[in-house]
Amino acid sequence: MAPVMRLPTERGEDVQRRLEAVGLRPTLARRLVLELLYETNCHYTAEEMLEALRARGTPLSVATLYQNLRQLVERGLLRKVTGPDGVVRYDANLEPHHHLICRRCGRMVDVAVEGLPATLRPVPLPTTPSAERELARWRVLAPHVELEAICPSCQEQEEAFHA
Amino acid sequence: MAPVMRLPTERGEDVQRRLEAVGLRPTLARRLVLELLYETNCHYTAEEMLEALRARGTPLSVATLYQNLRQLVERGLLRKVTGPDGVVRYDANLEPHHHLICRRCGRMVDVAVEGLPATLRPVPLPTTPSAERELARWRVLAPHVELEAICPSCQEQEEAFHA
DNA sequence: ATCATTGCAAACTGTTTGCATCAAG
DNA sequence: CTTGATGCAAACAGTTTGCAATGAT
Repeated sequence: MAPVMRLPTERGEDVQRRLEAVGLRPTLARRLVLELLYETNCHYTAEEMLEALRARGTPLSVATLYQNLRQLVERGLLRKVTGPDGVVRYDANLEPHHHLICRRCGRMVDVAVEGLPATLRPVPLPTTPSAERELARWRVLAPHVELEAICPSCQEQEEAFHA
Repeated sequence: MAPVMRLPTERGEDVQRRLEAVGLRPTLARRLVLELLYETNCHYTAEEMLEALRARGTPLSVATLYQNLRQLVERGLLRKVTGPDGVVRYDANLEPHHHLICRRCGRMVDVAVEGLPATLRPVPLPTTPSAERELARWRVLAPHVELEAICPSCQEQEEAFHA
C-alpha cells in the first residue's frame, strides 16, 4: 500500500538536514516538533502539540515550544496560520496552497483549488471611480483561498443531533 | 458628487431600525459602535474603536464595547474577521465579499474578485485516491479569498526606507 | 418594580519574557 | 569556557465575567 516506507532514521535525518540548512541546531525540542508535524500532516495548535508530545512520552514545556515555534517560523520551516475562528495553527507545508476549513471544529486541511485563475483582480466595493483609483495603487502579492466547509465528522455529529 | 446626502438623523434612524429589527435596544453604546463602522467603512479592531470613540468625545468602557460587539455579531449586524496576522477586526459589510489585506500594517478593505468561478473544487495535497475520497465527504460552503498585498502607504514607507 | 445596560475591577486564555540551570560545541 | 537551549514562574495582551450602580419600560 505504501510504496515508499520511511524509516525513522530517514525522517530523522531529513529533519536534521532541514534544521541545519537554516542554521538551527537540531535539538531534541525542534526535532520533536518537526517530526510531529511532518508525520501527521496536521495543522496543530500549540496546545495540541503540547498534548501530542506529552502523549508520545516526549513532553515539552510551554516556553520551549513557543520559543521554538517562533524560531521555526522565522527561519521559514513552518508557517503560522490563523483560521477564521482566530485560532493559531502551524503548517509544515511550505508549498503555496489553500485551505479547507471546518466551520464547526476549525479543522484545516491543505488543498489545491481547481479552476482558480492565475490572476485575480480586486474590484472595489462599492464600485466608484475614486475607489477604483485608490485600489489600483495596492500591490497584490498572493491570493489565499479559504474554503469554509463542514468536515465529515462534524456532519455526522449534526445528523446524530437532528435524529 | 454625492447624489444622496445622508443627514445624521437619517443615519441615526437607520441604525435604530437595524437594532430593533434584530431585537436589540438602540442604546447609546450600540448606536455609537454601528455609526462609527457605517460611517468609516473601516475594519476596526476593538482597540481602534475605543480610541476612535474617545477621540469623538463619546468614550466607552472596554467591557461595554466587547459586550456589545459580541451581541452585534451574534445578532448578525457585524462580522468578526481575523486577518492572517491574527488581529481581530469587525466588519459591518454583511454582503458576501473578499478582502484585500496589507501584509505590513494589516489594513483590510472589502473587494469583489474578478474572474472567480462560481464553484471552486478543492483537490487534495498530495493527490492520492484515498485523500480524494476523504475530501469528497466535506461539504463546501463558501470560498473566501484573501488577497495579500501591500497598501499604498506601506509601499511609500518602503520606498522612503530604501532611498 | 423589573429587567437590561453600563463600567469598574478581577479573572482568564494564549503567548512571551526573565532568569537560573543545563547541555553542546 | 563560551554560547545556546531548556523550563519554571512571572509578566503580558486581548477578552470575558462578577457585580454593584444606573437607566429604561
